[in-house]
Amino acid sequence: MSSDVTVVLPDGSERVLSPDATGADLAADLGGRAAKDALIVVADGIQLDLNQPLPDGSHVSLVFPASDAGLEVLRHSTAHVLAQAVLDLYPGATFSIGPPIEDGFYYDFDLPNNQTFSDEDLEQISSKMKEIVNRKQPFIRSEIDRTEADKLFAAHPYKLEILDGEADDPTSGPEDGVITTYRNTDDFVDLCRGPHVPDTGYLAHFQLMRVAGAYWRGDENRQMLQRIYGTAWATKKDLNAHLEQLEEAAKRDHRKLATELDLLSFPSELGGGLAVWHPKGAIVRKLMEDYSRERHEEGGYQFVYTPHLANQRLFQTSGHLDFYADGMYPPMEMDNGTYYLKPMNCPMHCLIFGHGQRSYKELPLRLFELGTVYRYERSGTLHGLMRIRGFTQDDSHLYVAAEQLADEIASLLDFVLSVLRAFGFDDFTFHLSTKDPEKYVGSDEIWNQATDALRGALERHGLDYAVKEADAAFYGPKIDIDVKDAIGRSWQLSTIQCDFNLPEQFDLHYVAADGERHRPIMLHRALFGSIERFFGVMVEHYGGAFPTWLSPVQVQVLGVRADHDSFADKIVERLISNGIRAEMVEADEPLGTRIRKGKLEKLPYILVVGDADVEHDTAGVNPRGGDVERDVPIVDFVQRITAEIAEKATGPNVQ
RNA sequence: GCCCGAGUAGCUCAACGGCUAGAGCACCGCUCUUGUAAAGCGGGGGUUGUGGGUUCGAUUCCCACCUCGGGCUCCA
Repeated sequence: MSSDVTVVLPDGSERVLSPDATGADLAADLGGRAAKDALIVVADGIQLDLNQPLPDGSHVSLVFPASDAGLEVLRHSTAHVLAQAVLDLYPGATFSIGPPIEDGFYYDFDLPNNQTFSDEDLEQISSKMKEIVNRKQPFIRSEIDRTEADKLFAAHPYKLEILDGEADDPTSGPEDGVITTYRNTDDFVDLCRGPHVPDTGYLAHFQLMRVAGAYWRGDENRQMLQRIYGTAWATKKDLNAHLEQLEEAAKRDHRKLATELDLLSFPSELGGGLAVWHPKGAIVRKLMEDYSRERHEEGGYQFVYTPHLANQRLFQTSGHLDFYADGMYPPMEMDNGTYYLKPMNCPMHCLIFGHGQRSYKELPLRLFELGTVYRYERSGTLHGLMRIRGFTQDDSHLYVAAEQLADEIASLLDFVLSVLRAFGFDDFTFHLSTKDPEKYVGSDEIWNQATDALRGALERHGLDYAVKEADAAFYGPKIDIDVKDAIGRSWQLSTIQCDFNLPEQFDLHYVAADGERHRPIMLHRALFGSIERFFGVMVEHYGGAFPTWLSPVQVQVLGVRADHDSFADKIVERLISNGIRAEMVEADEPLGTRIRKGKLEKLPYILVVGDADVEHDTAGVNPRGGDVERDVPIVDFVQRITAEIAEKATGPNVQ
């Protein structure tokens, strides 16, 4: 006879349960919300289904839908329902893997006769899933042996590959040699580690999102499977909030806004991944670049210019041709050699450092260039400004003596964050990428020194960071900086990378105080990363409503009637003479219409002038996202907007 | 590059294989003269992405290419 089971709850209290008690028994015993909503139970750190027995003496906690772990279970279980629906609706279909992912889940299928899913199919599959949910089918776990598994999945070759360990799937592959399955009906069983929700009735709040192709085992040489993505949440409210967030993101899409606000375009005549900047986009870009130059000048950088083309010998020396030839535009044969468009500015900056004798007194030597580079991105990877074939890096290369490394990185970090803040980004995430023991150049000593310098800089600034082990490039460790935008999305922008390789390849050296030649360490630093991409991120961050200092047009002045136009014109002249980008809109349409058009252009200020304003030299001020103020003296307005522009206020993010 | 989907006026979208390819916004002209998010009338604007094919007839069906979108792979 087995005896009672004692478990320890998260608050430290003990609970005595009947023999062979399960998580469900515990939940029932606790009652209330626990009995109703618990999805799984964690016992001594191991996730268990609610119907699995609890080990005696274990520390247990119930997992609810609102938690990260709960959502993961919910999404994983919903993926099973998707698989059941597809296998039911498409005879001969087979399935491979279906894990939970951020915000949802997917499942990969292989349909007979190269069939594919359409959007209409998604609706049908979704209805079938809802039927399954309504049936409240239990998830029944079994441990089986390989013979049985072979029989069970005889028609499903991808599952057999997972069983063989050829395909590594952490959600379904055998763990410690134990093969587990989850069965929902006589017909549907999936290879899976679990755990799962008690029954499909827990899975009400999901939506299938899209179909996509995906290579089996992520290998582009293997079969292309049909993937269905879905999202799933604990409540209807959460699901709707997520869908609204997606709508909000779509509204801010820089490709859409760039067209609507006439910022730039991607003419197909140019070819994929190449943009032309229209006047309104170009002025914003110019302001960004001007500000960047100003800050670099203050920061002790020296400006350089280098050409777009170089002899292939340069890229052989730098190693780019060996490692990245696939990403470079094809060579051009010239009468005196073979030339390439440059994919990077660093080799040319190394030539500048290497020209003549360098003294330790010149270090740190900071070179800066807005350098345009060209990379042959594969056609399917292009994405607006975010992934583009021709772009400009705000690229700097710093040459330092080893003993200067720590201080230089620390001040570099200050510099980068300060510039990012000026553009309205103040929520950062940092990643420190360390040596890949399989792939690196340079001594352990120098790697440690550089990694310590990077880590020290982060810690000196009191910044939280995550370490990405073995994620560094072969030439040195790095810090990557992500920013969060106004709707909480992360974008990787800046990077600070140590490089022990290029100084070697280019045989760079300086003469130190001891009279000996020493090798400098090189730092690569991109702040915006790519001007194009940073601009795209800014458009999405502000939803096209640029802060006043960056707005293509800062003020429009509207007369109430046509006979106020000349007064409006005079105000515009006064604004322009104060360095403000202003324009007059003639009164050939009703005032409301003209205001509406200005609002759609997301202008920071619209001024309206009528009889009283002509008399008193005032204007009605209609600010973006604020209330209309009447009878504001023009001098006051000029002073106010001038101050706002001067301090580069990013202000509330108003739409 | 691979899978799926889409390309019609500057933009957003209509048009069973069949009459001169339509509408709103935008643009141009005229009228209206307006106090804070859409006044009225008229006009111009298209080789339906490009090239082939099927057909009496193609925006519509088929093929190739180009560009775009969603993914996969890749991203110095």
